[in-house]
Amino acid sequence: MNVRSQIRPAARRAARPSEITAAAAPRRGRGRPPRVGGRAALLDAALTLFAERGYHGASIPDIAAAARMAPASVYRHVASKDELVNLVFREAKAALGAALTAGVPATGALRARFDALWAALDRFARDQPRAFAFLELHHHGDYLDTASRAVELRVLAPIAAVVQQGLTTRALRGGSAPALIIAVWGAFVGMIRATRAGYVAFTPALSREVAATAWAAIAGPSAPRATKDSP
Amino acid sequence: MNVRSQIRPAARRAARPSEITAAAAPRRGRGRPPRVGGRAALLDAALTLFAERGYHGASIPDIAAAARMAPASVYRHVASKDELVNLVFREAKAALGAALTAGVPATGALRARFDALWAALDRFARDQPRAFAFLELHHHGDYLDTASRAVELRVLAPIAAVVQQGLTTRALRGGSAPALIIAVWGAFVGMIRATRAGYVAFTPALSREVAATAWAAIAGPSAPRATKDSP
Amino acid sequence: MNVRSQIRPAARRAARPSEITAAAAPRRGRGRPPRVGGRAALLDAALTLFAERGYHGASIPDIAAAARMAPASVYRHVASKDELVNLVFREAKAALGAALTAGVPATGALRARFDALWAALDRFARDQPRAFAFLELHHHGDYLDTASRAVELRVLAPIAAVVQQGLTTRALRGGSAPALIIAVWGAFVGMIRATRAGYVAFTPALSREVAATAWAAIAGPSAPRATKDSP
Amino acid sequence: MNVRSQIRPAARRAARPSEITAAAAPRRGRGRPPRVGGRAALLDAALTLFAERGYHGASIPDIAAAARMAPASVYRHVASKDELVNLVFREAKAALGAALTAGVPATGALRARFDALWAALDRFARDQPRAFAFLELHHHGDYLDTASRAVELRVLAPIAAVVQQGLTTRALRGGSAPALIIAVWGAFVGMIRATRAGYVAFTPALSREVAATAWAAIAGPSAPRATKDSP
DNA sequence: AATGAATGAGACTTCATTCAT
DNA sequence: AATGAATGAAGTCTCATTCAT
Repeated sequence: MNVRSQIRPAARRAARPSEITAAAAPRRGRGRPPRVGGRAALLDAALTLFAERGYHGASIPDIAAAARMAPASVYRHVASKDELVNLVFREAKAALGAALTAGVPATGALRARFDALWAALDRFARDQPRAFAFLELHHHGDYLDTASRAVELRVLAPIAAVVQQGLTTRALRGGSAPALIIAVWGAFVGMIRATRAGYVAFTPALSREVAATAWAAIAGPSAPRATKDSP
Repeated sequence: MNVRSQIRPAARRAARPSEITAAAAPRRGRGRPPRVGGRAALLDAALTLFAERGYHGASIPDIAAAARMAPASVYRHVASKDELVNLVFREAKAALGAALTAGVPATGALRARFDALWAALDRFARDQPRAFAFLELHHHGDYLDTASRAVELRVLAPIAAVVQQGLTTRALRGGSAPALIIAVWGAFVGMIRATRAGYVAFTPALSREVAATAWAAIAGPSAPRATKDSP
Repeated sequence: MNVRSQIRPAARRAARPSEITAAAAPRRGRGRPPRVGGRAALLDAALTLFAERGYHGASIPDIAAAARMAPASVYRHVASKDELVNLVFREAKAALGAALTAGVPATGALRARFDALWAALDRFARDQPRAFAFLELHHHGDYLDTASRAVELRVLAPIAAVVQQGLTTRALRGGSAPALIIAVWGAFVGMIRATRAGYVAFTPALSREVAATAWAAIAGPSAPRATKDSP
Repeated sequence: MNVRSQIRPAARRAARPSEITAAAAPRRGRGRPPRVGGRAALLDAALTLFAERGYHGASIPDIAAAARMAPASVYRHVASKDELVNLVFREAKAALGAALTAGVPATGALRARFDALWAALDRFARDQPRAFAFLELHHHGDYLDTASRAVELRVLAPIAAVVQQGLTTRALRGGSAPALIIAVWGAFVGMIRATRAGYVAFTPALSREVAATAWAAIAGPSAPRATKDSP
């Protein structure tokens, strides 16, 4: 049985408005943004389907249908399917990067910066779940061009910065920076995947608890155990 | 999955263990397993290509070529591409499950069990990187049938058991079990992904360091900071 | 038939009458209908090949070639090969039904109606030999869907009506209606098959003679033996 | 959806013993003949499936399964699928020919010979319905070789002989022999097809009635209306 | 700007057939 | 005599893409 075709009817359902571009606009709770057409709809549909089924699993006809346009019209906006993924990839990466940059102060107390970092990640994963899922699923792939791959490392930069501060000020446990970064990023991604798989609900409480473990993972022995409910 | 496959001769054939499970017994470095023919070669090739390119990205002709057989010959071993992924999936899951079960003592000191757990994971990721990558990439997917999905949770069971012991004996920090499990599993997966992406080398040293962060993530304030080189 | 085809754009297209039905209006000898493109050409080619080789014997590439289009283009007009046969089947049935309905008066003298019926059949078999052959070859078949099968009986209706009139007015020999219908329809089909097999030529004279036997088969003893050339 | 594959499971059911060859043996009511293997089973299975689905619709694997042998084993008995149909065709034709020859006296009263002819046909259609259906469906076809086609006309010979006698003795109505043959053969085939389609039940009563129409179709005006119940 | 029509390439799958056992 | 294994050819169907409108 063809997996793709079986789920196609659902894919033909109404096009959801662009999550990525929508996020850039002023927040409106989290309701459906106003109907967008053309390019924005295309990118949004592509984001959704690529995130759900992967590059090879999402066909241009599917994406076009989700974007409420004819397959041929896709090529008014992009030159090829490859270009489309790369476009979506870069938009998603940029959105994540922006969210982190905007949400995390460049200076300040270590713990405060860590908390801000986690909050920014949390907010992004909540507001743009498809973008997050997409990035996670497509972090490699032959179809990603050089330009796209270049953006890759920039996401971890804010985390790396915080970790670096901690290591420099000896506020964190020893060990190499990569190990610490891995622990934080891994915990976050693990949480999102677990919620997406349905093992746990993505509640603020869960996020707070996982944040605590992540902090514990990197904080030094002497680091004050500052939690939200401790004075 | 195809209904027809239930009654097809090929589909009926008992599941002989492929090189995935076989690999657990007589260690042979880490190179490509010895050239095997027929079904084993097919499952091995499928494992490789599915892990590298995903379900939709790996075509039957590709897989057949990798298994050194004609595309039509694939259907002497499996009834459909769907059945093939599910077969590979189940074998990989079983191999991981076996590795964890065999490597982690059911009782004993908490820290010892944690270390054994990490070591088992580490060994599996080293010995069967393709199986690990495959499982990580295919943990969802419409093509996975009910039987395959059922195995899903059993992998986290050993981790959950260790965490549970720690919570019961109050040797771990408070918080819900899911958060702790996420921290450990997330750190491990994050490490593998980082190494696969080429950000860091998958050295024993790195693994030891990440293990330390993972332990720190879940260990309680009172938990003795027992490292391998501390008495 | 494929479930999906119900929602496919191609499947939705209204059934435009192909050259089968069109042929009934402006007679053009009996040669191949004028070269038409697109859907009409497809249905026509399908009619020809299905009639000649049967459903399984006529491949989509064959049909596409006969319709002067690429195999892939077939699927712009129909959702599947199944849908194609059913379309052709329904068109052919409709054409035959129309020919009979149009050619046979609903009332009037029994013999006149019988003659009109035979003439209508004769004309149809001459003008649309492929449609007749197709219907005869495909009167059963798993690929025919419910809608197609429903039309089945309507073809015999005009014959049944004439027979019924004769039985009611006691103008025909006794016996059950089915037996009489079988005799008439069987004689006609037998004639067409014999001519198609090359045993005899399909001349007007033959048709007249077979019509006479058919009439004799059902006419009562008292029925005036009215032939065309008897006063 | 593949038509063939959908009905395949049924085809794999137990092989029914050869109808054709069985008929040659002494009648045993009409129960299942003793289990036959090898070549007989093959020919019988082929007869069944070819009759049900046509040449292109019946695959060698299907036929082999119905004959309870491996597909490769088919080639122990026949050189190719083509040879298989031709073999089955010739057997069926021979069986029909034998039934007619044996059942119809070479001389005697016209009406008696006609009745015997009809009775022989009736018996054959009842005892070997698959053979009859096969012959009817495969009277043409590229796969039939010259030898097979040659047998074709011999079936109509007995009918032709009876008709000829009638024409010579002026016991039948005028008209060309072909027209009369067509009327008789057409009525019989029409009856069988109608019963196979489920429009009427193939009862002895129906057969008697259709025989009466067939006789009426060819009998001359002066021909005594000799029915079974008339003195 | 948008799209209906068209299609070469290629996907999954089955088939008829061969061959070594 | 029988068959498991293997496969080139072919079949149905989808896709990414072009082009005229």
